[in-house]
Amino acid sequence: MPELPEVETTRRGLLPHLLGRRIESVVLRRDGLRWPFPGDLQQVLAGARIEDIERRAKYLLVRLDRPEQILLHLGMSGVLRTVPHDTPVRAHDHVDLVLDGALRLRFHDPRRFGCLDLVRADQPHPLLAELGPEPLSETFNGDWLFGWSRDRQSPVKPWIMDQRVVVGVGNIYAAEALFAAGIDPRRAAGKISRERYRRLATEIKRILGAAIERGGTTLRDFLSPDGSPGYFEQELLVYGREGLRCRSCNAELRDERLGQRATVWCPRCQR
DNA sequence: CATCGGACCTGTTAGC
DNA sequence: TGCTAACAGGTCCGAT
Repeated sequence: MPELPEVETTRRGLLPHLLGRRIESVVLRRDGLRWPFPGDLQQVLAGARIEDIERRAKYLLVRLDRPEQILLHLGMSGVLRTVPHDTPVRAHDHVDLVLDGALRLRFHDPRRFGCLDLVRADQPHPLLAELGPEPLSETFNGDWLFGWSRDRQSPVKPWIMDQRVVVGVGNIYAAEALFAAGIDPRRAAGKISRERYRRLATEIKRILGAAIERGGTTLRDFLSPDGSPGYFEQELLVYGREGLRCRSCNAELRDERLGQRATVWCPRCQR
């Protein structure tokens, strides 16, 4: 479910409920998700006050009034919601941060590709070390893509999904941005002109920005923390539309697996 | 070093 | 209707 807009939607939804709250205790219903939880998680978090929630790539960073920060990733199926304390526990509700006041933060993740770890501000976390620029920042632009792509043989779609190139562009938005920019997803990254990369960077920013404004893409069960769905799905032009016709030129869309991911594009609009 | 395939998991859906 | 196989928003890791 979560690409960058979904993670940002989650961050914004949680912020007003968590800011200034104190974590009274932590309920762990298993040993870990993708990786084991840190052994001292409960001791470190008990009594901590939440000072901010930041996002880096698809990671959420919960800042506390102590050296450690909470690092969260939603993986493919993670959902973070605030719920009243007496809310019944459902399957795959793996972690609760029990807050003062009426709510607790509940981490639900059926596929368990998510993670929850502790980060010290003074010790850069390995998961964050190699991340590329934020797509909505000034550092990320067509010149950056052009510069990094020279000599890259990889098809452009998997290449822009590499988090070292730019963070936060997953399978859905990669397909949509390439359609919007008129670029064939199979084209070698190193053979795309500076002009076309400028267009691609612009479209990535526009599409991610629009998706955030609408509260993310609703696929299957994505819900923002207040339980409301996102509204971007109806605006997808190629993702999930295999077998249908292009909304722009009416040509039949093509689909193929590229780098093990479903890929849909318009053979007429994308070259 | 760049690139690819496999791995981690469960739930849903398509196909027989 | 029931069973099975394929596939799903991500990304790390080891082999090539």
